[in-house]
Amino acid sequence: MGVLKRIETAPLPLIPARPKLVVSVPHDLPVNQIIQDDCIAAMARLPDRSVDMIFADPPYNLQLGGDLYRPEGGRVDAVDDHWDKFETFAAYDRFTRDWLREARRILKDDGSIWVIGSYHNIFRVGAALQDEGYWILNDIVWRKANPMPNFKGTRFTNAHETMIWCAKSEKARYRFNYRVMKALNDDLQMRSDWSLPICSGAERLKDDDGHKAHPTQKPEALLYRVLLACTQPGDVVLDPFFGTGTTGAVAARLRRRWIGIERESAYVKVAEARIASTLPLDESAMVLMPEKRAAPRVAFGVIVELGHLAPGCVLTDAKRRWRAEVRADGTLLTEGAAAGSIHKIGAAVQGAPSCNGWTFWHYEEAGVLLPIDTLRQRHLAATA
Amino acid sequence: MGVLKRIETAPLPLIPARPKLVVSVPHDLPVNQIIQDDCIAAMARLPDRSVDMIFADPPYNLQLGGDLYRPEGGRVDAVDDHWDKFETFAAYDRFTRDWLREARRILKDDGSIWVIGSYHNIFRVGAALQDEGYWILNDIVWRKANPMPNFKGTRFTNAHETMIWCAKSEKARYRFNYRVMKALNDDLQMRSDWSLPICSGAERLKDDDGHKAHPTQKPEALLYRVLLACTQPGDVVLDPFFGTGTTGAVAARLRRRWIGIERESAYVKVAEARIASTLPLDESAMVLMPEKRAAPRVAFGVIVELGHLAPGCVLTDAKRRWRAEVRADGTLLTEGAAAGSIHKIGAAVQGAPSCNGWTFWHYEEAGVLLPIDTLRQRHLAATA
DNA sequence: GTAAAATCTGAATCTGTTC
DNA sequence: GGAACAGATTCAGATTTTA
Repeated sequence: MGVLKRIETAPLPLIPARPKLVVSVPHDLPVNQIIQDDCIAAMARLPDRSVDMIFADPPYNLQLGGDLYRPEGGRVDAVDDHWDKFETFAAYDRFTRDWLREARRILKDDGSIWVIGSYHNIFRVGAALQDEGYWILNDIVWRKANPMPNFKGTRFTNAHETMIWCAKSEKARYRFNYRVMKALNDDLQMRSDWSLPICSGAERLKDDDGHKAHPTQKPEALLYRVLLACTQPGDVVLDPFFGTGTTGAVAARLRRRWIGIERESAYVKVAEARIASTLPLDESAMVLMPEKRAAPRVAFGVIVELGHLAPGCVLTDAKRRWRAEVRADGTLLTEGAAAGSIHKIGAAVQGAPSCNGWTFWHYEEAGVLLPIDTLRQRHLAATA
Repeated sequence: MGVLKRIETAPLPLIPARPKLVVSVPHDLPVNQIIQDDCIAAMARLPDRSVDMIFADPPYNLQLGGDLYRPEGGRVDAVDDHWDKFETFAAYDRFTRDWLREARRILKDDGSIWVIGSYHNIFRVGAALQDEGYWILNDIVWRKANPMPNFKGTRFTNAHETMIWCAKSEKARYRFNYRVMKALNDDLQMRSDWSLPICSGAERLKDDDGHKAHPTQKPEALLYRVLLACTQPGDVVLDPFFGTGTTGAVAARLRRRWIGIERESAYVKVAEARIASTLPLDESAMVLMPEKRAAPRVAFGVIVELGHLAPGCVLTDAKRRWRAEVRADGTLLTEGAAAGSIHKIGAAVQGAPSCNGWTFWHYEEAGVLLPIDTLRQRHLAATA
C-alpha cells in the first residue's frame, strides 16, 4: 500500500459485530480516511475487488462562455475551477475511461457504481461505462426542486442532473435494497426520478470568508438514498472525487465505511472537519429519515396538451358572464384584452387583483357547466 | 429526388400565406408524405439544409442479428461477453453516427434536432451527437406519470425517458419559443423535466387483432410540446423513424409540415390512416404568446418627438435612487456623467454591464411611478 | 418581538442586429 | 469579422433587513 497523505482524524465508533455479516476487507484498506492525491494514482494503490460501492461525481467539463449576469444585474458565481477544464472531448474521454477502468478493478464483483453528471458530460460517461464492461441498471434523474433559472430565456431551465447506476458486468450480482427503497417512498416502488432540493442553507459548507467551500456540493439526501439503496452497514464506499466529503459524511451517519480521494488540500481540510463532527445514527433510527419532497405541479397547459380541452374551445365563468377562448399554448384570449394565463385573464375580466383560474373558468360537458379544476383533479387521479 | 414509395394520401389544408413568413423550401421536398425506405437511404435523397427540425426516436435494440447493425468486420464468434458487447456497441455507434450525419446535412443551419431514448442507447446517442458537431441545448426528461412497474423488484422503476435537444453547431442560431413554453407552464419558465402520461387508452393505436400497432408509440402530448417549443407554423419537421406517425399527426394538427421515413409497411399503413383523419387546429387557436423580440423596435426618441414625454422632465428608477433628465433628442442627462441612451445611462448609474432602460427608468403620471415602457406599449397598441 | 419585505444564491455550455 | 448598441431576461428557498 502506498503512502497515504492523510490518515483518519476522527475514528468513528466501530461497527458492532453483526452475526451474519461477513466483512472481507483487506486489513490494510485505508477505510474512513481521505487520500489526498490524483484519483487514478490513488486508486492504483488499492487492491483488486476491495470496495462494495463507488460513488463518483467527476468534473462535468462545463464549457462556459463569458460572465453571465442576472436580470437584476448580479453576476452568476460560476464554476470556473481549473479542475473542470479539459482541452477536448477526446481528452475528457481518456480521463473518464482511465478512472473508470481503475474503479472497476477495485470494485468487488458484486459491487456497484454510481456516477453523477449533467448533459455536458453524462453521455460520454455513460458510453464509457458501457464500453468498459459495466452493466447499466438504471439511470436516475435528480429533479431539483429549486434550480437556478435560465436568466436569458434561451433554453429550458436546466433543472436536473443524471446519475447512472451500474453493476460490474451483465451477469454480476449486485445489492438492491428493494424493501428499504419502497418503505422510503410511502410503500410505492422507488422510481428512477427523485425530487430533492439542491444543497443550500446550513448544509452548504462555507470557507472562512463565508464563500461556498466547494462550487458543486451535493445534498446529503441524495447520498442518503443512494447508500441506503445498494449498501449495507459495514460496507466500504469509495468516492474518488471526494470534494467536501458528502459521501463520507453520509456513509459515517449510516454506519458504512468510506474511502475518499481528493486532490485539493482545501477540500480535504473541509471534508475532514465535516466528517469528524458527524455522528452515526442510532440503529433504530436508520430505517427512515424525513425529507422534503416537492412533487411537480400541473399547469393548465398540460391539460390542453393532453387533449382534455381542445385549443379553440370556449370557457365561461359559472354565470356565463364572461367568455374566453383556449389557445394552443394554454393561454386564454378574451375580447378587448391581451392574452394570458387562466389566472390573469380571470382577474382581468373581473377587474380583480387576482383570481384562481381553476375554479373561475368553466367548460361544458354533457350539457353541464364544470370548473376546469375538474379536469385537473381527473388528471391527478389518473396519474397518481 | 429519388422514387418515393408512398405519396401524399390525404392532402392537408394549405398553410395560408403569412405576410412576413418567408418559407424557403425546395419545390421538390416531399412534405406531408411518408417515404417508405431505410432512413439513411431516404435521407440521402433529401437536399442539404432543407428541414427546420428533426425529431427522432431511433431503435435501441442492441441485439445483433438484424440487418441494421451488423458489424462491417464480419462475424465474431467464440469471443467472450465483453468483446461481443463491444462489437454490438460499435455497430450501434456506426449506425447512429451514419444517420446523425445525414440528418445534420439535411438540417437547416438554424434548425434543431431532438432524439429520444432510454439508458440502453441514449448515452451512445448523446456522445455521437457531440462528436458529429451538434451542440446540446438541453437534455429533457420525460417523467412518465404511469410507468410500468419493475415486477421483480430488482431495480428502480424505470419511470422516464430522455430527449436530447441540439442546435446544428455551437455558434448556430436556433428557434426557442420561450414565451410559448412559459405560457404553457402557468407563467413559469418551462423546466427540463416534463411530467406526462404514457401513450395509452384511445390514443394507443391497435392493429386488426387488437394488439398494439407499435411497441413504443409516443404520446402526442410529448410531440405537441416539442413542436410548440422550437418550430413555427409552416416549418418542415422530419422524423426519420416515423413508426405510427405521432410526429406527423401532431405536426398536422399544429399546422407544421412534415416528412416521415419508415421502413415497415405495416407502420406506414397505420400512420397514413392516422394522419389522414387528423384535423389542423383553428388558426385562432394557433396564435400564441408572441416573443418580445419580434415586436417592432421603437426608439425612445420617438416617444419624446411625439410629445408623450416632454424634454426637460425627470426620470427616476423605481426606488427613486437615481435621477436623469430627458433631452430633446431622446438622450438622458444625469449628474456626473455624459449624456447617452436610456440603456447606457441606466447601466452607468448602477455600475452594471447593461440595462434595459425601458423597464429601469420611470416617470410620474397621476402621482404614480410608471416605467417608460408603458409609453412604448401604448404607442405600439395605438399604431398596430 | 414579530411579521413583512428586501436581498442573496444555486454545476449555466444564457442575445440579436447593425455598422 | 469585429465592435457597438438596443434591449430582453429569474424561481425557490434561505437569509437579512426593515416596519
